[in-house]
Amino acid sequence: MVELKQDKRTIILESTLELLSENGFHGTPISTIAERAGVGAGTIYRYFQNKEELINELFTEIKKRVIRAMLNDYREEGTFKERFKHLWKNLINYCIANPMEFHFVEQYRYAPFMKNGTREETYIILAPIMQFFIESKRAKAMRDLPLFTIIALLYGPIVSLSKLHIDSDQKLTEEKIEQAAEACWDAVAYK
Amino acid sequence: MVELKQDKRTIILESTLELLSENGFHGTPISTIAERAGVGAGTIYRYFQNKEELINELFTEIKKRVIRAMLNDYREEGTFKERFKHLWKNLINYCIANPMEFHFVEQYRYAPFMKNGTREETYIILAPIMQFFIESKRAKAMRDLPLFTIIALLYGPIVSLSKLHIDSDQKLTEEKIEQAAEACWDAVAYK
DNA sequence: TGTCGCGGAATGAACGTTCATTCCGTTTTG
DNA sequence: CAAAACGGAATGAACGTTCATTCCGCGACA
Repeated sequence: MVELKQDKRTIILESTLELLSENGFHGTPISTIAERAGVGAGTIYRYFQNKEELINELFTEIKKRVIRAMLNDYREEGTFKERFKHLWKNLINYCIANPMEFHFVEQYRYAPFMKNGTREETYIILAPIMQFFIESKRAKAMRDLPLFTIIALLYGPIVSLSKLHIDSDQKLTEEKIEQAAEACWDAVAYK
Repeated sequence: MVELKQDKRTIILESTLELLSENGFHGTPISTIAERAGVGAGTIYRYFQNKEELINELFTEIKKRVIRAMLNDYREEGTFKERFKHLWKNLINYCIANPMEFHFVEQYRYAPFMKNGTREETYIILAPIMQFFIESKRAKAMRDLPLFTIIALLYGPIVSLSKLHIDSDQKLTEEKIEQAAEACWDAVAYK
């Protein structure tokens, strides 16, 4: 059945995520992935052309999850600041709650073998968020900064904070997240 | 001579940097590094225990350069905001001017085989900058945020902006850098 | 209902390649 | 002329990928 086929594919992807975020690309042979997934090595090649494609698939899969998480419960109502904080907190909370996914994405985002098309796909899913920035600027809730600058000012700290949270013993609390969200908003808010 | 020995070591490190930032870890065999450096493969093992150590060495080497660049022309005078902008611009300008180094550091910062000691070393070199943050908070020029939050708010955007500058055709100008520096300061400045 | 035959999913041993590392003959240095 | 430095062929382990074979579920048939 199609169901079973999907299941096996999913198991392979999840095993790959676990192993890659623990050991990295050259620390995780196909044989190990197969073992962890409980399938034969050859089976993996029924679902993915090769190791590289397997990782690319995993990458886009996870990016979709992340963006879905960010848009969770998002409504186009309330002040721009409120809407911003909702999106921003959704994202950082997802990163913290799913360290393997976060770690994996950060590790492979700019790996040289990453397919370019993979990156462009992201822009499409991100459209609603871009839209939000554009409206905020138009409404003079945000400063008139280039879109890329805005993204960097808001997304950059999320990455840094998540890394620190995951890798050090400095843990983020609700309060610290609130503080940081406020600070990020101050960076882009209209003065 | 010690000079020559150092020279060969340096050439190997530079070749490694070039190749790694182009092709990544598993895209650059030792043999290729040797070729590019104009030495025999065996010679590399006279200077480095193994491939991993070679990369670790490169990593700490570059981190030192980066921090030296950030502190370039830094004086403990002027307003806190001025001093901040000086440090911040130094850093982002270095990242942009040395994309290979930036790319390499970002790629390996959280690679699983990175030695932990390597990371701690950084904190020591970073001491003067930490000191600056602490003083700024004490003088009520910066808000009373946790140090790690401050770092994330200021360093995160640098990483994101540099990546966008290097990888997309959205190039940073003096003006955009100035805008972004202002914005970052607003994120942490006392209100 | 029980048996057979079929198609494709799954398997994992075997293959060929790649690559880090070693070894040893040669060259350079002091 | 020792001793250290060097080069690059040789080595062997690791790994991605293939493919001949097995397994499994289901429809056909009696």
